[in-house]
Amino acid sequence: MIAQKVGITKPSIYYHFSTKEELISQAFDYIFKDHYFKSYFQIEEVTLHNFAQCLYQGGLNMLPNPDKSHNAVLRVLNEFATLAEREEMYRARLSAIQQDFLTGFQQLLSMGFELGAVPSGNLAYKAHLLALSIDGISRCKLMGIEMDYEGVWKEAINSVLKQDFIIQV
Amino acid sequence: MIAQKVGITKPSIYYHFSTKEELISQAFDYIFKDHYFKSYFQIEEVTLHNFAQCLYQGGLNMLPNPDKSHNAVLRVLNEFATLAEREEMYRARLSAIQQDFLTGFQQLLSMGFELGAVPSGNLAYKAHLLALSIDGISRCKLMGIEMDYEGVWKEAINSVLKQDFIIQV
Amino acid sequence: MIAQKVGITKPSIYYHFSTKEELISQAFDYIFKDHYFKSYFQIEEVTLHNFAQCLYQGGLNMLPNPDKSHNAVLRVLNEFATLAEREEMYRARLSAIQQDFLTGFQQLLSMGFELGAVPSGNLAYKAHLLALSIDGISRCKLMGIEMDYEGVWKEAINSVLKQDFIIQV
Amino acid sequence: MIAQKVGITKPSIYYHFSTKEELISQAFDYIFKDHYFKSYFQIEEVTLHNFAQCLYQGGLNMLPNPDKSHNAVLRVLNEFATLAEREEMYRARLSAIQQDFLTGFQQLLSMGFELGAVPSGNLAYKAHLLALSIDGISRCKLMGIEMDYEGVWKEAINSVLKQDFIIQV
DNA sequence: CATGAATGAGCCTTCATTCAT
DNA sequence: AATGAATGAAGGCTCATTCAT
Repeated sequence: MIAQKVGITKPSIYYHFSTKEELISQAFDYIFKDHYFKSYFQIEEVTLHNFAQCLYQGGLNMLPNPDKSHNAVLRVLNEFATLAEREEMYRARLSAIQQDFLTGFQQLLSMGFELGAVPSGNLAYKAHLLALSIDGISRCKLMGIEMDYEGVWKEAINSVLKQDFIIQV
Repeated sequence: MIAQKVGITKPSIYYHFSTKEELISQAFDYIFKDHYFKSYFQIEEVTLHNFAQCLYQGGLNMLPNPDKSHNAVLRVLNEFATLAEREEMYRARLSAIQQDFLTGFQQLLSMGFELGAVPSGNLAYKAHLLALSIDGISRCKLMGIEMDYEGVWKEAINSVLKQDFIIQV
Repeated sequence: MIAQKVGITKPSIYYHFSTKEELISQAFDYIFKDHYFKSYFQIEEVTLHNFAQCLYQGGLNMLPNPDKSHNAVLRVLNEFATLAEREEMYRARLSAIQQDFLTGFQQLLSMGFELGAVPSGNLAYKAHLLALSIDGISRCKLMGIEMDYEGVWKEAINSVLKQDFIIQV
Repeated sequence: MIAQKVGITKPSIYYHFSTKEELISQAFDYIFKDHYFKSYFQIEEVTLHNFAQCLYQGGLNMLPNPDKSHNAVLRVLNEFATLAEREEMYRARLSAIQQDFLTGFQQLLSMGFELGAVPSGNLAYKAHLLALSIDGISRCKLMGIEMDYEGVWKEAINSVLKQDFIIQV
């Protein structure tokens, strides 16, 4: 399939990649090079005023969207998640990605706490919750499971905000 | 692989299943026959007093656990999730399962609201949040991603409870 | 296929026939038991007056015909003809059948000669010609090749008759 | 079988032909590319004088002959005839071949009529008769059925000629 | 007389890879 | 940098047959 899309013959691929695994591995890197927390969440521009909005918008950026090539990223991510169960190599890489988002959310929540938008306590757990939520929502949207994606994401965000800052669903 | 595990020859399998797809399909049914909301959550025995605990325990029941055959269920679930993206047939079935859990959480939260443990409003979103959370946690545990699974689940539960009923993490 | 049609299981067939070949062989005998010259040509009732008609009608009897089970015979004959090339056993049997028709035609032509409907000479060749003709016509009709089957058969018959007895096409 | 004869492995065949059917189809074309009326019958060189001889020789050319590779053509033709009953695709192709011979004989007989070697009337039927005859003779020779092939063919030819031109058997 | 369960052999096909050019 | 030709291994499946019951 790849050879055909690229317009060369199968053996030619072996000139560029020693192995199928090698190709997949490099594809992995290429595909996920822009898939990290800070490319979705504008963390530097966050203020008390726009904190909730920043969280919300970042999540939306992560969701699959009919007209974005970014979708491929998510679909591939999904495939790798299954591969990962069987092969250590991908497990480690996916863990790293997951970890980046976890750390990102934690950092963002810390800022929220310092700004006064997030109540104290359990920041780590809250970060996990947000990470799991947006991941699950994205997965659902990708699979075409009907649901009010934005609404659920707002609910997730509200669950980590102080009462005064919650977004209206 | 299956023939080998079972200790028969490949053609023998065709005596019992007309097709590879047929086998998978029947395996699907068999494996998931006990994977539904009410087999994890003791919804009939819920009271104001044990509401949070009931939610918590139900979630724990769903998590993978080194010495339970139930693990296979989750691993297979994961495999099917990837298959599902490509084949309509599995997408529909997985959706049905997902829907069952969603409905279950919603029902349970309704009861919680009537009992006075859950604040009014957005019950549907809260149900989604819980469903996504436990799914994500389970997935992480299965993949061996390190995290305080129980703690995150408690946090998820607390996010839908009234202040007076939150569980101490 | 056979087991299913008959409404028993495959192994049951092995109670009645030791081998697939054995079954085919017996089927061969059964199917062709009424496929011999004299069951198509009313040779005993031939006269100078009806000689041509007798030949003509006999040929028609041999042709496939939408509403006769006799068609199966011809279709099977065709299949065996291919088998015959590979297996001596069927070659011999088909030869026997062919020989019967050849002898039959020869006998009939002899009678025609004695009655005065057929010119002298080359009776053996003429018999071959008729046998080949009706066989070919039948084969064509079976395969659905469009042609005026009756007309061609009349022409074949006329080619062996004295001028005065030819049938009008 | 083919892979073995050719001395390569089965998968190698798939490099050259995408499918078994594709291979058969191309083999069909290759094998029958020289199997048409005018490659056996020298129709351009026909005269009143050599008309009967031309017909005779053409038929002989079509007959199987121990030391000609042309035999394979006839054997394959036979196989396809059986296949043809089951698969439309081959039925159409064989029909085309058959039609070519029919048309060929008809054309040749027309010339014979104009030259004065063939009596008027029923040329189409006569063409059919010749086509069926040579086909049947060839089939018999292939199957090893004993008979004076040349003699029968002469008889067939004589049946379409004017009295003055018949060949001595 | 029949069946459920199984099997060795083989067929059509795909896949990852190699190698000489 | 690329290709034509090939290959071992395997996958999904059918077929003729066996055997214990």
